[in-house]
Amino acid sequence: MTGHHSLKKRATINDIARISGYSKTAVSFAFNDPSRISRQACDTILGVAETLGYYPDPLARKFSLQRHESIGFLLPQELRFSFRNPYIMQVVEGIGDVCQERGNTLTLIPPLNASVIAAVRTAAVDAMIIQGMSANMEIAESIGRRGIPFVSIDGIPSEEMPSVNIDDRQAAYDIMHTVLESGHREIAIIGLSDVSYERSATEGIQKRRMEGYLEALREVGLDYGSPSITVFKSECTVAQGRQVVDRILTIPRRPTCIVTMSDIVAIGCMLRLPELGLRVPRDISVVGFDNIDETNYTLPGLTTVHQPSKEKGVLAARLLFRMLGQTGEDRGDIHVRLPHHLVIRDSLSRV
Amino acid sequence: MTGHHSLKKRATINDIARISGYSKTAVSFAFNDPSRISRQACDTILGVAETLGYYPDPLARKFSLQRHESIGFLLPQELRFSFRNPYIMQVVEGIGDVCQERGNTLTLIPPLNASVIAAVRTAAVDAMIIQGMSANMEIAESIGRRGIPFVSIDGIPSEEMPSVNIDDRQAAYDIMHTVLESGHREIAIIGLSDVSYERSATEGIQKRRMEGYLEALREVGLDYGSPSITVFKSECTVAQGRQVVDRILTIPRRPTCIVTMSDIVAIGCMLRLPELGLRVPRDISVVGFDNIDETNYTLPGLTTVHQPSKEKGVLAARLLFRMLGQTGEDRGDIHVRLPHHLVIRDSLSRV
DNA sequence: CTGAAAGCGCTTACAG
DNA sequence: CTGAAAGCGCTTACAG
Repeated sequence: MTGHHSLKKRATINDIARISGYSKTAVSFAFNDPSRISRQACDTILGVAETLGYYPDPLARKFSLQRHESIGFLLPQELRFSFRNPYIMQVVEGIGDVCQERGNTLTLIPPLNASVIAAVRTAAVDAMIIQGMSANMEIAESIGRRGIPFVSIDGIPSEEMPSVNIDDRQAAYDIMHTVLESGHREIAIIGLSDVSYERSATEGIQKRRMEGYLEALREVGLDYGSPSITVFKSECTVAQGRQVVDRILTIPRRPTCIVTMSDIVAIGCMLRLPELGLRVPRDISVVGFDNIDETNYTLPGLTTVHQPSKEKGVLAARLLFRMLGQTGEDRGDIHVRLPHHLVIRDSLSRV
Repeated sequence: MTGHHSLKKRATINDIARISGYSKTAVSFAFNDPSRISRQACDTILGVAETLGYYPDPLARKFSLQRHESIGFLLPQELRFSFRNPYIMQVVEGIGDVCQERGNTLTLIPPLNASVIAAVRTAAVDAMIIQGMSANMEIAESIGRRGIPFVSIDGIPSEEMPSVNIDDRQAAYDIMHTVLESGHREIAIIGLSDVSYERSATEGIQKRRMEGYLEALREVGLDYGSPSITVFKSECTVAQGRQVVDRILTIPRRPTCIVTMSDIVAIGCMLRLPELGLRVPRDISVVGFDNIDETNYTLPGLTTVHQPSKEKGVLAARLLFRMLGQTGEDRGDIHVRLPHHLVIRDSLSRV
């Protein structure tokens, strides 16, 4: 037992075959499809393997199978941010569970220094799940060029791109409707900015949510042009959520409610506001999106939209494995839409 | 461009060789060691490769090299907890950076359903870094049996186990000394409990930190036997940090200071205390350990011990690559000790 | 039920 | 500088 190389070689399939007296074929079957050999052969082989501590070399197996037995998850943000976003982590957990039950591995692919394309081309995976903003055309194309299947979560559903989403437009409508119903008319909306990719601002969930907000706003005669409605952007981090508060407070008419597209950003706001002497919800209300666990830990609890994050991962992964198993064009339904609901806590007050 | 299989085959080294008119050997050299072929050969080959979109199949390459080009990081907690621990994530970031600069991949290995051993035996990695509690003998042995090198972070330095640590005993002494110097004599200490493995409680950083605390306590005539000193355990999660507060408040003598071994737990405490009507630091002080970014976001800021988390990852990875490059017994220094320092904010008050 | 043999796509001594 | 060839350890049609 030492941290350094011990140079004893591992046993190979040849060793097991020789010692057990059976062929390599039989040894392979013993591990992968025991029904194809006799009970006795299997027992003997597995016994020998056991004593020699043998198990098939995964690298050789993958090479032979021409399969990585791994699926990739293209993260929307750098690792350190993605890791700190519980919503994303829930999605990861869901994907991970399915991968594990399928004997696959989950490879996280961060958008490394602007060369997502390179990552996509070379990642050791058989298929990919793309999260959010990253689901743009350029990425989709380069995965397509590689010839592996993929599914998008929070992307732009389209003919060619299988997807898992909630009804973002409706969800945004629901929360904005509740905010307005509580009497708020001076509102700051904080959208998600995205440093990695470009088109996302005018497509995808951002756009759909903005539409949902607008629909609710119009019902009370407001609009993005109204002087009481201002729109900001923030990266999806607590730190940026804090900073955006400072920007919000520079505008002439102080909003009575901050509507965010992410709990993480909302939490940033709730941490910053009291430092500036504003109490939530007495002086200002805040609402979030996602319903991550942490929304229970804020004081007051955060009113938000619940979405089934882990479930999104699970369904995306299942969809992907279904595609991986398919031979040709018999694709089933390639779009999944999950339900959402509002979670009312105390960060939103009547006004 | 479609989410489904396109069945066009990738070009192989044979295609490039045939089309360029050079041998497979030459093609391989063009990618891996251009100095071994002529300028002209290299240009031609790379040109052909470019037009065919060829790059060496990583799976075949790894198989041929008998190397995964990946190093494993054995996490101390389940994925969802590890991901939410910024200290761990900093370590991951450090390891990741070094891996990337070495053209390697980082594989995170969670302690899946108690079968760490199985994970360790089969993980597709060339070497491993073990974090914290997981660095026990059983694990070390099974990695050793596999014959790959490893390094422990926050483990138990020993002859056989290369390690990266801070001086945990001294760090614990330092913070406890400061607490006592501020006049506190009624103290709750919260150690790290660990569901995954057994021996950790009496070994490793836990033990060393307890020793450091004790040394400081003794200087003012206190001891773990003293009625004013109580010791609790908490898993390293915000949720558990919150819960431990409730347990602390059941004891007859209410502590004036809570000394934790992790900022995450300290933050849990700071979130729970005001809910029970106790203000920090007026009614009760809290100190942490690690100095994660989030300690700046608590109100008041958290007094804690800074440790160079990312640096730990960087150095552990470098050490590992050095071992990987070594032939035999010429190991250099296999133990690294990094500096720590106190960070004084406002969560600790005079009493 | 069993086994000989081809094949997966690279790398790399070795000989020229 | 160049190339023919062995080898990495599996899987799996195929023939018996």
